[in-house]
Amino acid sequence: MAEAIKRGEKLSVLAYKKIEEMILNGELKPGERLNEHRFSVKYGLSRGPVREACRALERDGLVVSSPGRGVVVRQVTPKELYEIYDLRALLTGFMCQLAAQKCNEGGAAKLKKLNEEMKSAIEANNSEEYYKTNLEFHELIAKLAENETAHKVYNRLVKETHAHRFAVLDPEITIKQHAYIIEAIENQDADEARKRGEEHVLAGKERWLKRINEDGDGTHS
Amino acid sequence: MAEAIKRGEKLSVLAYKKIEEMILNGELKPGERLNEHRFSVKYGLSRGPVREACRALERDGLVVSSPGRGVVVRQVTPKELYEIYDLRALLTGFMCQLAAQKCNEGGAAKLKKLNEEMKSAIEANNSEEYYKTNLEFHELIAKLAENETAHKVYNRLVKETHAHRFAVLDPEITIKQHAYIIEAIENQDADEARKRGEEHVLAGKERWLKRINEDGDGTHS
DNA sequence: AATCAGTAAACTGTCAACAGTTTACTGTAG
DNA sequence: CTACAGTAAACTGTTGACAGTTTACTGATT
Repeated sequence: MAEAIKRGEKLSVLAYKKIEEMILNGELKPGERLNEHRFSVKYGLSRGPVREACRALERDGLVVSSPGRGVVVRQVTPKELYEIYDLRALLTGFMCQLAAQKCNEGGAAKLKKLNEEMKSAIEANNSEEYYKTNLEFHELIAKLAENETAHKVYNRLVKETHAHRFAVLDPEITIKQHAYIIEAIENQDADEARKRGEEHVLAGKERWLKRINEDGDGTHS
Repeated sequence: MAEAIKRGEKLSVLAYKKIEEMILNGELKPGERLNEHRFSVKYGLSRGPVREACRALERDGLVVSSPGRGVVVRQVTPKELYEIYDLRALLTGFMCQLAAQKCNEGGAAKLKKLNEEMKSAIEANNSEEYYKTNLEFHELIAKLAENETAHKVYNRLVKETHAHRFAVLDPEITIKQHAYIIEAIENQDADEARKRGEEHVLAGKERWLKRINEDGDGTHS
């Protein structure tokens, strides 16, 4: 019994979304092959739109393909992760700078609220909520920055690595660093906001580096 | 008589390259529609691979599509150009910083050589050569930076805007700014290299802003 | 002259079929 | 036991056909 994809949008778009979802929720693991024939049978559509979706996924860095061998969920190497961390730091800093230049009291208040929610989530041992609210925090900064291109580039980098569980959480440090960032934004100190935004992500990178030096491994399930 | 695409690589990849080339060399203009039926007849392949190529081009930001209406070469708005300028400045600065941290005397010498060649090209009134060597200069910085992810993101941004002739050339300033950048890289002064790299691109942005304020137009043929 | 309705052609999105390639398995030889 | 060759099934890349949508054109009405 095929799980028919609900029609309405172009099938190639729906296929993209479904495959993306499968990658982001771990159903498809890095290194794992996507069988377009089986996917099309399972979801009740022809292979054409599946192939189109795969081309898009490939350009977005979520999968890798070789002629004759279909597509495989992309495995991001430690070197790539290292590079992506630096770029995320750069972009986060940039967006914090812009947010400091552009945002009003309402924006800073919302950031504070999210950071408080993260604190509450940790105190309640709810790491799912903590993680989700952390994403919202960074999403809000990107919104306040009002540079849609930067936002897109940033999101793409985040998505490229999402299938890999490489983040080393340290809520205490994170919440504190968020508060420093908020302070700089509130004070409309763009240079300081940029610096603190970069440092925040680079701190995460250092934690990761420390962990791989202990584990000899770039990922964590 | 179809201009058959030479086979060997996947047809979808060849179609991507052909369409990309047509966009970058101005044969396909921003706002212009790509007719997949006509393209397939002209180049002697079926529509399937053309469609796959279009999905890839779309994800790369070179074209835009709407259901039922095929793909149109993307028109980049002045706001987008503004944003992209800022991101290019950010990435250029970052790569200059890395280059200053990583490169040896050979690298700086090559940059000097390219800057001299640009100077010669201008003196000989050869703007084609000047433009080409300028691209090589920036390409070399990206290479010396050794962050492939940054390089890719940068190239993508450059390509997204390439169909638009928005750059306002000022060779005298450019060559001087390149020399400042080279100096900082040679001195392995990463912070200064980053600052000078950013300023160099932001100077180009200012020239463009000045021009659109005079023309009320974001592009230039 | 401008607008609307109808019609046909062209185009786009999808499907199923075909041919070549890759994978998986089995049997044989060293 | 390992390596190689052969075979068949499954899969990938491409093609052409079909159906629905969009575009372009014509004629009628205001």
